[in-house]
Amino acid sequence: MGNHDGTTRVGRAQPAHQRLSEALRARLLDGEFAGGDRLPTEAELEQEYGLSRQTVRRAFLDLVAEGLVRRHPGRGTFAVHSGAPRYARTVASIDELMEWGDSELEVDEQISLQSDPHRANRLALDSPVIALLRYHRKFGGLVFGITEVALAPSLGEELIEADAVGDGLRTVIRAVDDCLEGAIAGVEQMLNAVAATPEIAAGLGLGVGVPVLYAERLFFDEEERPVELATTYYHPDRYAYRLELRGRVGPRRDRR
Amino acid sequence: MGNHDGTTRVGRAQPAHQRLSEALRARLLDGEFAGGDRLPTEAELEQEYGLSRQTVRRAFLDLVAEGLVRRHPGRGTFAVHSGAPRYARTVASIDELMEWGDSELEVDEQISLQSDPHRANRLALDSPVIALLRYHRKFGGLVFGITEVALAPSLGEELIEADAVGDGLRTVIRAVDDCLEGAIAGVEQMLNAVAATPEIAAGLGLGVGVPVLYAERLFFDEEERPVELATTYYHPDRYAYRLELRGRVGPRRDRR
DNA sequence: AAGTGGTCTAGACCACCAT
DNA sequence: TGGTGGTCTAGACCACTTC
Repeated sequence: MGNHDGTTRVGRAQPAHQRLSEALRARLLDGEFAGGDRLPTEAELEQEYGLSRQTVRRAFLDLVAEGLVRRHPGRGTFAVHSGAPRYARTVASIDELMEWGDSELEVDEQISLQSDPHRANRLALDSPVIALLRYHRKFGGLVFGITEVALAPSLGEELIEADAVGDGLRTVIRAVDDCLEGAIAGVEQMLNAVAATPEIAAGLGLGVGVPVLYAERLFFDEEERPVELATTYYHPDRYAYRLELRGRVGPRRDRR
Repeated sequence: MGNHDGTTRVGRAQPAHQRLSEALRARLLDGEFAGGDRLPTEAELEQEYGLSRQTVRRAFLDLVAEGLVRRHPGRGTFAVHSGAPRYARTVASIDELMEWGDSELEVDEQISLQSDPHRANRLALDSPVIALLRYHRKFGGLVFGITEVALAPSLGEELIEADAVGDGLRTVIRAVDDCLEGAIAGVEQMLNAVAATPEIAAGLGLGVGVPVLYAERLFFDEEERPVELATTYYHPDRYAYRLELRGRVGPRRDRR
């Protein structure tokens, strides 16, 4: 008989399973179930939130995928006690990539149009012109990364008009995501070690030729079109790329 | 009335939704739906596989999470045309980390017990003794990475007894996973750039002091206990760490 | 209007675990 | 034995896209 809440809800903001998983996520992050405690059972949540069992289960699916809880048949659902006092930087999802909590961003060179055939090609543009932005990122007053962001010229102009790019910004991709209304659907990242060029060395306060962590990120929209290309050089003593993977996402291989 | 297939199935190998998602995954990787083609609809798959709609949807959930397909209300389900001819190395899941397709592993130093307080501490061991293994990895005859793996001594002995560690091995963590019966449930990875020590330089065929990509991986079991600590140095010209993220796993941030 | 995926409910059977 | 999560079905309503 479908939706049981009676009302036809003009603008149902979110699905119920999503509201529930967010509610539980909030309770988890508040520490209500720290230390690996047991969460309410499905039956209890059905009662508490007035939902069907499948909807409750759907909410748990998300939390399991995020690695926030673990479920054991016959025993219950348990909070994953987040190993350390929550790692300095964990980049396990696109949303986290877009946040970059407590660092400061300072623009070195505002968006301008440049001819850059290589980057234009990476962005699948017809012309060799791209919009380029340069900035560095500080933590505790020390520069730990310098970044160049390449965008399609049209998108660059939109960002300028929206006055979206300034020192208050957290991440460019976040501004792009807002501008495109949440269209960012994927990233390809590449990390490697390179020797600091004189320019990079100066920017990071390092010696020329010193090892530097290099990251290249290509963001895609929902239609698999490249949207933004960001290249960053990180100070190896002030930053390390961290990634946490939980659960087995992917082809569940055969157990022999 | 529950399972509709009549038979009580002594050892149901896998859930139906999992069998279906694997079948579809196989068809996708075979290229049956290359180029962003449309996949069969839910109704068609219900017919074809004799399943209920929810079960078909459950199978699609996994494929969406893996980024293999994308679904559009009112339009259908479409294969994600994997950007390039499938990247050399994409490490987006624990299972992929355990595979490491087409490279050769050659053991430099078989498992032996060592006193190493620091690594023992990382593995949450009581004594400072660990089991240590060293190997390098080749691709096309060229060494691109050298690795040290630290394990609890008991686990190291199990691996030796099982004769699991040899040049035919693909990954150590895979052997450990088999040994523990699929208990590996998480990884924390850290990547950085370091200068090659004489030892590393010799192993990789590089000059001393040259930038090298360094990766540290700590694997956890289902109870959040550290199981294996692997440290690898990669030849920067022969390997780059690649990571592909699809979809938005994680707290769906508020749209303003 | 017909078809698509998105959501939700109600009810069932099962394997597992604690008691 | 009763409770837990895991699986599956049947049927419903909805918003969206395409024709």
